[in-house]
Amino acid sequence: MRMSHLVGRTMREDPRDATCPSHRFLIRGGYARQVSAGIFSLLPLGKRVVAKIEAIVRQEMDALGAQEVLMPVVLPAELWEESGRYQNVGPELLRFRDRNDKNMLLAMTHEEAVVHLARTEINSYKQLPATLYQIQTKYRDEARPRAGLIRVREFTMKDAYSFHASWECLDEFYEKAREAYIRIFERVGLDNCLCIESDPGMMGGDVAHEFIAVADCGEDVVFVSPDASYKANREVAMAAWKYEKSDPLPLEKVPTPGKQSIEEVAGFLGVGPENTGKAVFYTDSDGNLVFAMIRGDFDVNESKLRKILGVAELAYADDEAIKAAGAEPGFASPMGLDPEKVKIVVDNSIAGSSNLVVGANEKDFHYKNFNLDRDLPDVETVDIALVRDGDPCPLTGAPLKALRGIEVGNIFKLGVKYSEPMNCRFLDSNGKSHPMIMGCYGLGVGRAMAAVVEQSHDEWGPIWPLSIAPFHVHICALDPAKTGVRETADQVYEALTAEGVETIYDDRGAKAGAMFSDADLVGAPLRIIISPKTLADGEVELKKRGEKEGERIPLDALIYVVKTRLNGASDPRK
RNA sequence: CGGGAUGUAGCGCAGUCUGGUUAGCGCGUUUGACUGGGGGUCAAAAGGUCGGAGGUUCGAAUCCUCUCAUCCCGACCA
Repeated sequence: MRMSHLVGRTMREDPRDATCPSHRFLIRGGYARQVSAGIFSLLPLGKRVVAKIEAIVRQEMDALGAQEVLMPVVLPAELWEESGRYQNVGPELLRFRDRNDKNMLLAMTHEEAVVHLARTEINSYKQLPATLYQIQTKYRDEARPRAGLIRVREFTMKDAYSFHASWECLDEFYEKAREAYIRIFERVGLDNCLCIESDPGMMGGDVAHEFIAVADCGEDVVFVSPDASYKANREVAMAAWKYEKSDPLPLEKVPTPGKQSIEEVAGFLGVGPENTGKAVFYTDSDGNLVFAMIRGDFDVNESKLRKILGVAELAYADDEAIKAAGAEPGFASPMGLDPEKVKIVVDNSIAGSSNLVVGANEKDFHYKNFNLDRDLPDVETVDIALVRDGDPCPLTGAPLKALRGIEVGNIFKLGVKYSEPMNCRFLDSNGKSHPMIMGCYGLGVGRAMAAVVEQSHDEWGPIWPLSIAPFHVHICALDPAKTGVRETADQVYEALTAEGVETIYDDRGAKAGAMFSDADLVGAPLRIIISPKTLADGEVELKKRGEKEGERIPLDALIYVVKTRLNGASDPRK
C-alpha cells in the first residue's frame, strides 16, 4: 500500500474526548472514526487489523470442528418471545416495527436465531454434537457507551453455539473451547489475559468463564492472588475473612438523632464502621422485600445475593415498602421483623462479629451490642460480601489484588435454557425426545483490537504483534527527491510486495519527523528507512517498532533479512 | 435515569462574562520557494448555516427560552 493513497489521515493531536490509549491511537492513526455515540466506522487500517483477528478466530473455531454460518441482525420479536427474552431483556434490546407494524428487533446475541436453525436441521443424536458459529454485527443499546472502541453499541462479535446430547459431552467440548480461547488471545497478542470464573447472570446455566485483558481503562474488576492461584471477577470473588469475637455486652438502645448512614452513626457513637451492622433493602423481580444485613465496612455483592435468592433481578427498595414491613429506613434492624413480610439474609461478617451497632426500627434510635446468636438466633448466615482490594485470598490467605480489565470473551454452559422453551429437541437411540444441551461462546473482535493497543503501545502509538499488524513492514523514503532514494524505495516496495510481505510504503516525501510519527501510529513491526545518508554506502536501515536505533543492512541483502526476521520471530515485539 | 461539562473550518482551541464593521489562532489541506533523520522556514490560497429553533435588540457566536448532540462520573449492563 502506498501511503499517498491510503484513506484515513493521521492526526497530530488527540481527539478531545479520548481518554484511554486505544481510543487515542485508533482515532489518531486513522483506524476508526466515530459516527455516533458508540458507533464507529472502520477505515482501511482498522479493517485490516480486524480481518486478521477474525482469521485467527476462524482458524481456531474450525479446528474445534465448528461450522461457520451467518444469521440475520434483524429478527422478528416472536422468536424472542419464545425464549421469553423479548419481555425479560431491558431497553438495551433495540425494538422497532417494520412497515407492516410487526415487532422486530436488532439482535444483541443469537441464541434464538441459532436455535431456530438447530431445531429444524438437527433431529437425531447421530447429528450431535454440532457447533455453529458466525462473525456478525451485534447491537446493544447501551445507556452509556464509553472508552472509544471498548464499550460500544454496535460491534462485531464471534459467537458460537454448541449442541450436545449429554452434559458430559458439553463439559468436554466446553473445556476444548476454553483452551481454544486461550490460544486465540495468545495469538492475537494479548499477553495479559486472564480466564476466570464469572457469574452466568441472565444467561442462565451454572458455569461461565470470562476472558479479561488486563488494562487500566477496563470496566471489569477482577481479584487475583499474588501467586495467581486464585482469580475471580468481582461478582463471584470470595475472600477468607477473619473475624474476632469478644464477650457479648447487654443490648442497649441509644438515641442517634438524624444519623442514618453508617458513617454518621459510627462517627456519632465513636466506633468504626466495622462495629456496625448495615441494612440494605431490595425488592426482587416478584415484588418481595429482601433485607440484606452485612457489617458496616462491607458492601453487598448483589450478584451473590441474587444467586442465593434465586432471583433474576434486585432493585433498591423504596422507603414505603420498607416501612410496610415494619422497619424504619435509616434505622433498620432485623430484630422483630415479620419473616412473612421480609426475607432476611445475613452475611457471615455479622455472625463473626460482636457487639455491633444496629438500627432499632425506630426513628432516631439504634441499638448497641447486637450479637447475632443471642439477638437473632437460628439464622443461617451466608456470603454476600463484595471483596475489596487487599482482602485475604480464599486459597492462600495472601492479600488479593484488584485489577481492572476488558472483557474480551465469555463462554457459558447454557444447558437447556433455550432449547427447552424453544422446543429444540433430538431423538436418542431409544427414540426418546430430549432438549439439546447447549453451550455458547462469545468473543468481541473490535474489543480485542482495542485491548491489544491498551496492552501494547508507547507514547507514539500502537505496537502491533506481527499476527494482527495492519502491515508487517513500513518503508520510509526520506528525502525522496535525492539521487536514488525514490527509485530504491520503489524497488524495495515492489520486491517485498512480490514476495508476499505486507508492506506499506510512505512515498509522500513528507518531513522525516512526520513520517516517523505516522509510522509509529501505523505500528508495523519492522521499519525500513531509505535515505541518501546510508544509500551512499549501498545500505538502508532496518528498525523494529519501538526501538530507538536501527541497524544498517546492505541493500542487496535487505529482502532476505526482512523475510528471515518475519519468519523467525513470531512476535517481533520481543 | 441522576450529577457535571462541552458544541465556533478536517483536527485542537480563543472569542461569550461586559452584544457593535468583512469571526480569529495553531495544526492539517492546496500552490510555490528554501529545506531534509522525530511534525523546519517563508510567501500565497481554499475552507464557517458559530449544533438547531424561537425570542430580546437598531444590531446576537455573545443575552433569554426551548431543543438536539457529544463526553466524563455514577446508576445500568450477555
